[in-house]
Amino acid sequence: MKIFDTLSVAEKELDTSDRVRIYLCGVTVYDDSHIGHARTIIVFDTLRRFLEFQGIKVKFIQNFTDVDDKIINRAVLENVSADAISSRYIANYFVEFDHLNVKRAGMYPKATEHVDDMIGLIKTLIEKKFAYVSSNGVYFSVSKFPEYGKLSKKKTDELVSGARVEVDETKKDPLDFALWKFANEEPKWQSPWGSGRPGWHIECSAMSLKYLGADFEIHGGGRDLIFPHHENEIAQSVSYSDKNFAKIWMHVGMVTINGEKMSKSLGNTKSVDFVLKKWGANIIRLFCLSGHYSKPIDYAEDMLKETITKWRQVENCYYELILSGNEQANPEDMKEIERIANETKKEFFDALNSDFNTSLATGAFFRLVKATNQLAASERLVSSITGIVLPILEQMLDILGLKISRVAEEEKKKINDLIDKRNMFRNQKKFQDADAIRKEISDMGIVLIDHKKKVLWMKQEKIGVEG
RNA sequence: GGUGAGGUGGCAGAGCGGCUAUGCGUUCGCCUGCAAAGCGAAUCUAUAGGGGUUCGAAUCCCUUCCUCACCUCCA
Repeated sequence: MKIFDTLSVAEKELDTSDRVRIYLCGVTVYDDSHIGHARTIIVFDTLRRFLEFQGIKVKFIQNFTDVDDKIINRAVLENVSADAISSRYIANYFVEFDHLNVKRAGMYPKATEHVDDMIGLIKTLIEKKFAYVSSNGVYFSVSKFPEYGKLSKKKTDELVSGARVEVDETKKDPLDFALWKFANEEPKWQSPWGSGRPGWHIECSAMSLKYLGADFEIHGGGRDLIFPHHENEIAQSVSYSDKNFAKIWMHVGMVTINGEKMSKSLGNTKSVDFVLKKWGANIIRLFCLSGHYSKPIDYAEDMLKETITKWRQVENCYYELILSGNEQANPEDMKEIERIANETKKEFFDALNSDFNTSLATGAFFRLVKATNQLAASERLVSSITGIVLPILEQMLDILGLKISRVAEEEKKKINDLIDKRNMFRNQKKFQDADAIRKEISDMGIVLIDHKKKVLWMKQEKIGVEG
């Protein structure tokens, strides 16, 4: 498959011959995760599912940044330890992202548990004269790394004149960034240069090199991490190992809110907890995959509502399939649906193989749904057609990480009994009684589908915004 | 100011030299005891403006205008 690489500004073939090693920059655990985090993580989760579906081995690592000034500030504010803050938000993370149906990464390394690795890295960087000790900490000397700026396409002289760089007289060059910051308050660690805390960028270098080695396949994150985070990671890692760091840099576009950047200061962030309660996992996932991953996506209520409509069609399709009868299929229908199923499946995979175009892929998915619903609408959906469509539909659902609401066996029995009862009333033209039963069924989250010859039902996911 | 990505029908969103996806929306139908869900038909022939290149451009080149992001922490 091809993936657009930010560094070479071109699509590159992903090497899947052995295994695919992916390092995704995770969250800093100082506050609730929001829809922006969710998008990036859902994109990578879906990528991982897609690769694994094809039998490709994926080693997927996603870190937690659990040492950071923002965590410490929050801890001070709440008068608890930094560890209490990070533990809380890590716990929340797993609850929320499990709900989003995000598969657990192979590993979630924490910065605090890899300080020794970082110190080792810094040591080598000092030995190789890429880093130096100042009175405030250890700094990476950007001028020693001529390729600095190659990822973010920035020129070092322009960066200096930009004058937005950190002011610190103890640095040799304003562009130099901290590998280690001296500190006397907790949390702090001992180092050969004095007690303190690691810089942000060094943690990802240390953990990715430790678990994935140099020259791994994909390094990912949000677009906003390109500079300075990923630029600095490259500088450190390449200087340290003399090897290429990552083969492909894959960056996910930002989520905006009604066209505006989402930010704490604007007060327009949407937490994962909030959007889960409002829309549910399926809608959020479909929304996050609705456009190309590299482009920005706008969180607008109308768009999300549209997604509900589409999801209802998928639910309908699924239940029509599994509840289809054993009548004889029309051979022409069989031929036609087989054609469409194979065609949409091919489109689905081709789209994902082409720079992970989920927009096109979901389009193919919905076309298969539509074709199935067409057959169902004209009473021509029978079990032999299910045999063709359902396996493909389930593959797509699985790759997209979507989950149809199911019902327990005893509930099915109850539903069927109620349907029989309603049919009896309907035959007797006791429509009020029939409608009362329909209401009872609907209260169970079940919607009846009245076909000419039979009555089917579907379980509808309860979506918060619909009350 | 620098860098990058873009500007496509009412909206979302593909296509990236010829065959003008797809979805949502809207309207009217079908189905139904009535609904719901679903389906059908109609609607919409779009490619920021101006120049080029070409037999032919949304797609390539130049130019103008506009939008967004990053350039400080950020997924």
